[in-house]
Amino acid sequence: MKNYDALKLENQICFPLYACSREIIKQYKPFLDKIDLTYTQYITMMVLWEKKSINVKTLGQILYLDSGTLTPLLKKLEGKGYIARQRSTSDERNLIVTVTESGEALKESAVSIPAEIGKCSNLEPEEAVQLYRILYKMLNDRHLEGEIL
Amino acid sequence: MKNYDALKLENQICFPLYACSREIIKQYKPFLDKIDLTYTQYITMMVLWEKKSINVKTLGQILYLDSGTLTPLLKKLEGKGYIARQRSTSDERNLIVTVTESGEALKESAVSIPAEIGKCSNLEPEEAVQLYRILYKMLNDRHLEGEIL
DNA sequence: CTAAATTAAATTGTGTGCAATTTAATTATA
DNA sequence: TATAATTAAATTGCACACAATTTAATTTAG
Repeated sequence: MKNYDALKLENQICFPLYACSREIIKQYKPFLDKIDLTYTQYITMMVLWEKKSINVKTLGQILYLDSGTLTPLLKKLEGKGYIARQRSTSDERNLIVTVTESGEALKESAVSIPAEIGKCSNLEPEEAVQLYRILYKMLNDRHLEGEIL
Repeated sequence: MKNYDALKLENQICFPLYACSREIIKQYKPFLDKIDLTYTQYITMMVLWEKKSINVKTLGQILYLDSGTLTPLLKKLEGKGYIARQRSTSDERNLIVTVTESGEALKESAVSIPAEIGKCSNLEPEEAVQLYRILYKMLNDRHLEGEIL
């Protein structure tokens, strides 16, 4: 009788990653609803609050998202007035995204969210550190694949 | 000058979880394409290979998915011939999902996938163990919320 | 210098994910 | 026991994700 244990859900590492990611994003929802952002829009604004100005390609590299996801999302954020979209004059292939004043003001409403979410977590500080380190190790492994380095 | 560091992407724990989950699911794609399954269909089949028969509600509790996601997905798996869907005779509110012979045969084509994916990971065994433990701790915390226990 | 190759966004189409509502079946209660 | 409450799926509507293709701008090569 062949052994199929490798196919059991409980033996997967990807499944809890996938489930956990979605469960935590759900925890954000009540807080993000108050400022009318989805989770993906929220992390997009995070990058913009930090960078002020960025093109779609670079934004996509940071968020691990492509234009198929970002183009409609950025149009929505533009519709809400939080960002502006304009083509680069030096290279019109590039779309430059910038934060508006209204988008900058939104940061004030968002600043308390990380602490609120932190309260919901029962992870020990060292567990959070371990988790963070391991996740970025996996992400970087994938980033570097096929590169010269 | 107020401190907004908590809003930096690099200070989030949810973001690498979200990004990592999607990146690893992408690694599955070439293998899952060969057996014509999406990742969500794949983990659904995993549960069915183990349980043989299950109703939608229980399946949803295991996978952290609701009927809004599962109903169309299960119809697709039924269309591919891997599962059968039928109402319970004892309680017609319940839909019972069972694996077909074809679905059982698919397990043979899938059994090598976990090892193939494992090859792509550069995690040390103890890191994988830590990651697994922390993720399930977070998942269980959420599962138990608001329960008597 | 110009055609080919490359690049960046946008578009298209499919498949989730999930909140909210609806439908149908069952259970609890007045 | 008729009705109200509850439960399980299905449905609806919106927002991602992402592969594949298209469009337009820029670079590269011959």
